[in-house]
Amino acid sequence: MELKEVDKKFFEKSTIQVAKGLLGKYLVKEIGRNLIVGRIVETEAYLKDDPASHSYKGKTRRNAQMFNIPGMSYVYFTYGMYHCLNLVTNKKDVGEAVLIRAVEPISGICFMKRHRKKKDEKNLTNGPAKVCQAFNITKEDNAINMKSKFSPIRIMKGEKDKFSIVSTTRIGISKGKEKPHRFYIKDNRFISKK
DNA sequence: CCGGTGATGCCCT
DNA sequence: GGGCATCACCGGT
Repeated sequence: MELKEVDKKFFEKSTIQVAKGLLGKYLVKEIGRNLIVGRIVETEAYLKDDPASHSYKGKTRRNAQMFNIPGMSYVYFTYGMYHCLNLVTNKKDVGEAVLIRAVEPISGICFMKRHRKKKDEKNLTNGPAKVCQAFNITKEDNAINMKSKFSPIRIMKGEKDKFSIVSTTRIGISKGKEKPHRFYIKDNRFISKK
């Protein structure tokens, strides 16, 4: 399959638009000569003035990247053992991002299995921390400009594919629960659990 | 299949 | 010291 760069302004739209736009795109990590690739099937939008967002109370050391330019990575550490990957959206200093919640394994599946310590393909990347384990994404990958051609992690597009998008409330949060800011590809088997 | 629960470390107040 | 944008495992059904 041929993968191409996404448009220059891809991340500079409203966060909801980007969250939907990321569905069907490809998360690519380059490790030496190998490409680890997953098709994005589930995302969540985190907006400013959203009590569920890390940026809600303003900039801190932890969330600083959320206020960086669109297309930056914001990787945070949580529950003492997991990482989650976000992509900064909208404009610099706004404080919005999209969480990558699930991807469909495409390539580098042995790598993913090794890093997840799991053999079951269905369970490899159907959750935000699972995606990071499978792709070996850690704090080291915080503050990476995904738009740079030299970035080891990038978002790319493939051939056109058609699918329906479902919007629901978000998962695993206590505040801001009512907002329908979770998006996924209908009927895809790699969606994270309800 | 389902729900409940413990793990585990760091940031922020 | 509280609270996590989670996950694996366990036991019941």
